[in-house]
Amino acid sequence: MTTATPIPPYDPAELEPRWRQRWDVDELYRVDNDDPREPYYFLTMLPYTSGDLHIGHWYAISPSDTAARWLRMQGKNVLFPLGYDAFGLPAENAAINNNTHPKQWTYNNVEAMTRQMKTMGASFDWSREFATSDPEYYRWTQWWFLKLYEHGLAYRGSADCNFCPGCGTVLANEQVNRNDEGIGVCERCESIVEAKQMEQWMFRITNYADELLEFDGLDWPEPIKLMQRNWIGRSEGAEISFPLGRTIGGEDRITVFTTRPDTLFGCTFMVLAPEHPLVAELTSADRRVEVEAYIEQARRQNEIERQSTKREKTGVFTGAYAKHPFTGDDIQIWIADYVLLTYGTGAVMGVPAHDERDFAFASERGIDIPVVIAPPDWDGQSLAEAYTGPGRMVNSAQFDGTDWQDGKLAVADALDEIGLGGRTVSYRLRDWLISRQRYWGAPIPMIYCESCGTVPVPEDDLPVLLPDDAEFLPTGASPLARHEGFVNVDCPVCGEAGRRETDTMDTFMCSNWYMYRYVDPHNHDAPIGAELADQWLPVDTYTGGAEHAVMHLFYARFFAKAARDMSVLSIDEPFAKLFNQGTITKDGAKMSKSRGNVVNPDEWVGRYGADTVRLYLMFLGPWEAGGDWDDSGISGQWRWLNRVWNLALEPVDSGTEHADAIRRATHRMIGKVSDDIARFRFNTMIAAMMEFTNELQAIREQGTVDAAAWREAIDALLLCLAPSAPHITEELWQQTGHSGSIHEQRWPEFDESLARAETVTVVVQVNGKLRDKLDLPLGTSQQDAEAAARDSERVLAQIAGKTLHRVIWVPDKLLNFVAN
RNA sequence: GCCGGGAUGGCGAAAGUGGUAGACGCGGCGGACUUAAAAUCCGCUGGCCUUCGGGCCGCGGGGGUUCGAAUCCCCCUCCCGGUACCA
Repeated sequence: MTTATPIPPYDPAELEPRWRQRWDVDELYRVDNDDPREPYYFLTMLPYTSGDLHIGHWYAISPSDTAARWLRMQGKNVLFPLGYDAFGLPAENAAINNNTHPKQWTYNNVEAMTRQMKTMGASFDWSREFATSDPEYYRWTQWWFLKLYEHGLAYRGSADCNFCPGCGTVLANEQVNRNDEGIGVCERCESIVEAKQMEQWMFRITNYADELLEFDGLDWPEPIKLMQRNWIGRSEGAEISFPLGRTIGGEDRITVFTTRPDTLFGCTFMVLAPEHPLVAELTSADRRVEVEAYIEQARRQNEIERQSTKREKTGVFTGAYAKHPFTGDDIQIWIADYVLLTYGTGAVMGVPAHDERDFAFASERGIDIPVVIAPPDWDGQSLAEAYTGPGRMVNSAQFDGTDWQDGKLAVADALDEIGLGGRTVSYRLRDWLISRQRYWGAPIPMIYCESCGTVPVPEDDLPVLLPDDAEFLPTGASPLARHEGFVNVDCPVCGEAGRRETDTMDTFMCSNWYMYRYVDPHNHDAPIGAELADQWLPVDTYTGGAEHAVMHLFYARFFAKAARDMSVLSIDEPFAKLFNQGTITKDGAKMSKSRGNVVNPDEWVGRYGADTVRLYLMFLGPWEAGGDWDDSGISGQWRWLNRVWNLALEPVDSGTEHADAIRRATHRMIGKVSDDIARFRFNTMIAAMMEFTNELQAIREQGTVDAAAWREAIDALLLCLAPSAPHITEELWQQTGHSGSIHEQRWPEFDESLARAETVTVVVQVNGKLRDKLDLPLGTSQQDAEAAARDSERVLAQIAGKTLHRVIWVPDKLLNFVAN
């Protein structure tokens, strides 16, 4: 070793803040819209202002920043912004617990998080930062609401809502999870959700159900696409009407939805949801007591036991009958709580032979179970269980012999002809309920007037400001409703006294459009200017957790399409490429304050510096897999950065040796790192650079090295490492005699011809088992390789006494003797 | 139940198209430096057996295809995520 003069130690505590300040002063990451380079929009999901920045934020952001920096070195004009999702319940809950105002709590957190976030050295353009609770921002959230209202995409309607008693507000369907017993619980506080009929604001996301099923041209993970498709739950089938023979409640028929119209002739009963509007009038006098008791019991256990799929199929007969649309046979009308009012038509036809639930229901009640789709080798006997597979129609009059698939269409079309049904499509997706009976959100900009009805707040009056002095403790009613100063307002149309809408919007409305605002964050005339929108949108790459598959990511897609149809944007989709990173855990469990297993990044940054922490998070494993934070591993990255430091700064014995070996290692490293970073394989990218430093160190041990090749090697290493470890590489770039920021340099060019080795290791197998390895010149012929292999004692010993049947030859790789 | 994803050393993990399993790192062991420790550097590190040449076994389990399987096919177990009477 030739450390004649000692080099200064690697001191991240000194160098990291110094460089961050310098970049700040130089506005290194300020994005210029007029930059002629190709624009690239790289976005990571905006964090919620929870206050405590934990290592999970770093896990999400470090690789994103690395990719964004790499794209810049590729010559792109990269927009990489950050802001805060700031409205929402935790702010209120924390405020209640700490006796501070949600606004104060939120903005304190914004400040603290920004301070912490900045220690990462991420290349965010902070001049575009905002919080969704900024009046200047939610003014436009309200503007979007007005647009949606104007275009008939926002409406107020009575709906069976999911009410969370814990949060004191209604929730969207997507915000209700199932617990282990299958009971609906609040996504946030896990309280059991109650059903409540309420007048609420909704968005017509169902208008876009079919378009949302399309993912053409999107580079999205398959599992997310699948989850969205399942959530939409499109199923093709038929509507079938069963005439009642009289008019009840204005209806002369009951309509069911089915995916199996081919089984219509096997229908022996029908079942309505207990809440079905016709039930009361249908019920015969002698059945009334029983039916009402059943409805009452179903309502009581609502949502709770009713969700369990395993329990017995209960139900009661209404005493009423409908007529089979083809045969005219009497069909008993039952009610049962396994039929849901919210899906299809709230009524189903009972075909016990070909539906498992109907079979269970019918066999317990002695209802006929006629077979109408013949199972394979069917002998005409009755069935022991429901048969739901393919087959030909039987006992189905003119349809006998028809294949079930053809039968589905044929029956639907025949019903269409007689006016009793036809083909139709049903969806599981419901409209998105956005009203929230909470304080800390964007007020819905509507006014109710005695004479004018529901009136939108005029655009010029936006924002409808959230009053600071509201009593925000949750009661189930909107806190704003008790604020007289807020509620009372003159009707903008007639000037008479009106009342404001007092619900606020679901915070997912705020995150529906934040990616557009970054593009034009200071626009006072519009949420986003058309020109800048065309320049930057859609987002090229979006990274974030998979937990928003059917919430944020789904809503945002709907919103983009709505914005397009309202002629505000001209994109079909908000995110061209989506990448889901995994979750970082501690001791195998999700980090949470209540578990007390939150890893604070500040502690580790203080100990090793930001670059080490960034590298360690990326080195843990594949980004999409997530990982467990283990304190002991981080020292590896620290040691390695110290080795890089020394390698770059320690003088070498200059000469002319090993030039080829150094260049080969250099270009192999450049090739591997370039490849990995493009595929977001940050763990193997770092491993490749580590391998490279190991090689350089080994070469240096062997004596003098070619000065030019060595210099190229160190430059390449620093450039390749710059996106991942921005501080140390900037320092070393300067100390090794360069001028200008390393982060404004071009990514090193990979030269494949320099990376190629002149010899390769050829593996020699006998019957597929490794027996020897040969070092042979690249491009050695099979003949020469075989000759070399036959010189090997170990190979000969294995072939001895055997007959050679075949020789498998994979050039420059493998030679396999097949013998026995 | 259904739909996705996964299981590789003591640990985190590598292995684009079937072709040297365990790269890289942590931890461990041994050595150098030091009065000593830390730090750093060097060597070894999947298991079992070994006459020290090597041999056998090893990618959740069991079958199969193939000259050759972590990788392809079939069956099974377990773990994680989604969904759940959707007609």
